[in-house]
Amino acid sequence: MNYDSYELLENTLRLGGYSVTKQRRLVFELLLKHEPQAMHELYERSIGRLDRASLYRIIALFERLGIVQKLSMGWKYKLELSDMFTGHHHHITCLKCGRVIPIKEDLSIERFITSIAQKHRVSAVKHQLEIQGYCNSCREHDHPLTV
Amino acid sequence: MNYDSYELLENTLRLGGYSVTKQRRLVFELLLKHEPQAMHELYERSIGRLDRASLYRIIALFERLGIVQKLSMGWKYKLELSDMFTGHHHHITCLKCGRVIPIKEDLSIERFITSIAQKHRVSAVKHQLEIQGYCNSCREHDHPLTV
DNA sequence: TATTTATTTGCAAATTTGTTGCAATTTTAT
DNA sequence: ATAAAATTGCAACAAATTTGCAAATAAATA
Repeated sequence: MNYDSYELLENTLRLGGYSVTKQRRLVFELLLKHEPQAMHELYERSIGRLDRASLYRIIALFERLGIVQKLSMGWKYKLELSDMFTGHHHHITCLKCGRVIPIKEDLSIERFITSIAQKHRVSAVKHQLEIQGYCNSCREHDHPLTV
Repeated sequence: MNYDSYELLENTLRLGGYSVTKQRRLVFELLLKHEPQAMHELYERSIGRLDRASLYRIIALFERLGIVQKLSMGWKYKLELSDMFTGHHHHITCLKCGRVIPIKEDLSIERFITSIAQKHRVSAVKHQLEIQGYCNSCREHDHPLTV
């Protein structure tokens, strides 16, 4: 489906000195298809084709190589392809249905990050803004918008 | 040490219909003393004075009552007293030493959140910005500032 | 392409993290 | 001080994550 992504995956693996295996391709495919998902979702989707231990090892490797990033959702986390594949973005999570809405408009955030990092004499490597609330359709049911 | 905080704790518990026990006071004290810490750190600090199951129950209660908030640090989480005690703030985490620096200057962030929420027709309940990088002293050693 | 070498996988067992039921203890209300 | 209600500790359980190692697969070489 997405030639460029697969090429990027394979090059990244090879450059790091790792092999391209069918299990690694599978995990990548699942991430490409379903975007932010929990470890157990990823595991369920791969059942029969991949062992749990290997899944954890592959995710750890992908993380080290910057192929995957862990997205904190409250105190749990989900996995998604890194900015390398998707472009940098932030997220809004619906507290009711769990839907994750990606947000791209981060111009002012970037400025904010830069100035904060400077002020605290920190070299910022990455940042992530997480907003939690109720999405349009969930709000209509139980949480009539009062603001 | 901090009379007001303890009073606030006790009132919050009582108002919710819960008792003030020495275990709950202990957990609160530890949170007051060491700020953002992982569950296992909290547990280790309380060993001999508190059972693991009770610790989890107390944290769950504190969370329900808004006394404590879970702070996602990458894909793990740490616990800290809620905004009710500390005021709303964000964090910078050092990728080397793990130090957590609280940041308070969130004027532009708040504006950003509001406009984003409006655009996506989401009612935002809470938000958290997490910056990861290298703090001043860690950077000086291994990561000379190039920017 | 066949073979050798190096890497990766699956499996089983271990560890770590979080949860639950219930009797004993502590707190609160009387 | 006592009774009633809430909370704790304990032990067992369940879920999430990690590890060692032999078997299988991918990469390198001939």
